[in-house]
Amino acid sequence: MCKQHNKNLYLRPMNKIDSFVADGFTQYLPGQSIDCVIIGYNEHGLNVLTLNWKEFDMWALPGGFIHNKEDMDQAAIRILKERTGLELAFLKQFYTFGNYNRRDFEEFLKQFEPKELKFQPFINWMKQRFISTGYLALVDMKKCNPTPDFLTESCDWKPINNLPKLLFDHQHIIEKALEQIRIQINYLPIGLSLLPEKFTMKDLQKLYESILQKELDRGNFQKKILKLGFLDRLEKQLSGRAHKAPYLYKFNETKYDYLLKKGIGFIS
Amino acid sequence: MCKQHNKNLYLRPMNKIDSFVADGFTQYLPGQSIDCVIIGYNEHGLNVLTLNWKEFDMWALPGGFIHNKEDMDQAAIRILKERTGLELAFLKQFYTFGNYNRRDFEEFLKQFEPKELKFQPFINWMKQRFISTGYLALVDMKKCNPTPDFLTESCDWKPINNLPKLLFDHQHIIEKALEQIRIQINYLPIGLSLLPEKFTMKDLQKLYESILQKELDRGNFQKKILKLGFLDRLEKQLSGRAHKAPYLYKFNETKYDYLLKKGIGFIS
DNA sequence: ACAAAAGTGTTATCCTTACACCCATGT
DNA sequence: ACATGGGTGTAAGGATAACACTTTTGT
Repeated sequence: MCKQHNKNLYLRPMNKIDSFVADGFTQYLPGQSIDCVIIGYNEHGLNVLTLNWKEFDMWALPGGFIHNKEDMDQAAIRILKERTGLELAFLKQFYTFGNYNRRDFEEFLKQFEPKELKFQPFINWMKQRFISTGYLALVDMKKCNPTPDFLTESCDWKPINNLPKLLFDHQHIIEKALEQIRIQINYLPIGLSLLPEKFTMKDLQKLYESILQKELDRGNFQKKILKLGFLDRLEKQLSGRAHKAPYLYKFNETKYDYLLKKGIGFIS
Repeated sequence: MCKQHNKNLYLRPMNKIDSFVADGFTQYLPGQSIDCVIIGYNEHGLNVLTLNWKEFDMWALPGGFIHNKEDMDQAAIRILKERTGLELAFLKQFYTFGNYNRRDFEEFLKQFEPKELKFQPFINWMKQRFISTGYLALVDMKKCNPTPDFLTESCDWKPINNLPKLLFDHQHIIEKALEQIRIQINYLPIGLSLLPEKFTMKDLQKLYESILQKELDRGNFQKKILKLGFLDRLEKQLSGRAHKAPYLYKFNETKYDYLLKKGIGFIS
């Protein structure tokens, strides 16, 4: 899952950082950043994609800046692509974080110093005030190819219930994103992006339970979901397990897209 | 309702524009703006507060910029205060507009030119790319004191179903705001901010009908709302009309605030 | 045969909807 | 008295929640 790159910032080929320091940030809108809460789901629950700045012993959300002539949504799509390889996913802006003190630089700089002079322009860029727009992405972990950016050395999934200490206000950003999911799950058929193409009703139920953080009744869940009609029932799974084989389902994209637009009201 | 100010930008006392041009915009974050969709409700339905740049024959949403050391939310509160006099209201960020081409400057500049040289720095400030965060405010029109800013000459309520042509993407911003209200009304007890302290059940029903753009059943609405329990019934109104006097109600702030946080699920 | 988990059914309760009915009031 | 609109009631239908029953399958 995790790609280990060069172990130390100062031993690492510096061309990318150098070029960012030299002129990269003249290509970006100043003071405006994007943070992506990329959420994946596996048998242990929900996970968030995080980046590790090992030099500073810090984990951070994947983020980036907006090119001068780039739509903000486009920038988010680009960042998602760069970190995961995915071009298609549920991706949605959810909140913009604009508090003056949202980035606590004391701790950050403590770990950065003493450093080479050449980093000064980069530090200055980083030290400016940023207003950051949060994007929520729901992805299929199995289709992801987590890739660190030029500042970080690893890119890893972290279980949402056991997150490491995060940079700045990133913990808060994740909480706000989860809040959004829990609201949206009540009127949008979230799920297609987080599950593989074929899945069982139990898979979907576990996903909903992960999101809502509570247990749901098996029989009632099945009836409720099927009545909404955005699932197509497929052949039975050859389960090879000591019980009745469950049906497989897939999303009926026509109906699913329709409900994505129209919204639904369900799941108490 | 409308305050007529000086009729022409060029005859108007220039000190405020001059000082903005001179150094005002060094106090603000570049490229970041706020647009407020301020919504009021009266017997004719929902209204939006708009500003008129008469020189350009354009209407615009109240907006502004963010001071260098000011929280974004604080800036929105300040703008709301400046345009309406209100300090307390339902005020909530709802979306950030970041498309590269969201502001069509051709039309804007066409109307601005030919102009005096002194405006050039201001035009340059305005011509930069802005990413704008939209805030939704729900207010009691009767408590508002609409006041134009230093660039505009009047500040007026416009009925939401009959808006004039608006600047840039402001029409789109309003539509997005309305979409938000219609979603939020399903899980938040919206209403306190839009109505006077005391009101009848019919007033509240008409408000919901304005927002949802459909008629609701009188009896069922009453039962549903009362069961939620955020209203206190007061004495009967001396109606002086040819029918039974209706009760007056007011919001029970304790219960209302609780439901604002917790959310509700209702109104189909 | 049995355990385990899937699929489906049953029931009591609650909520929603669409009305109907009665009440208070000014003309 | 009657038209108007307020307050409340009712009955049918639908949704929900809790749980039970049956089916399939590997051990």
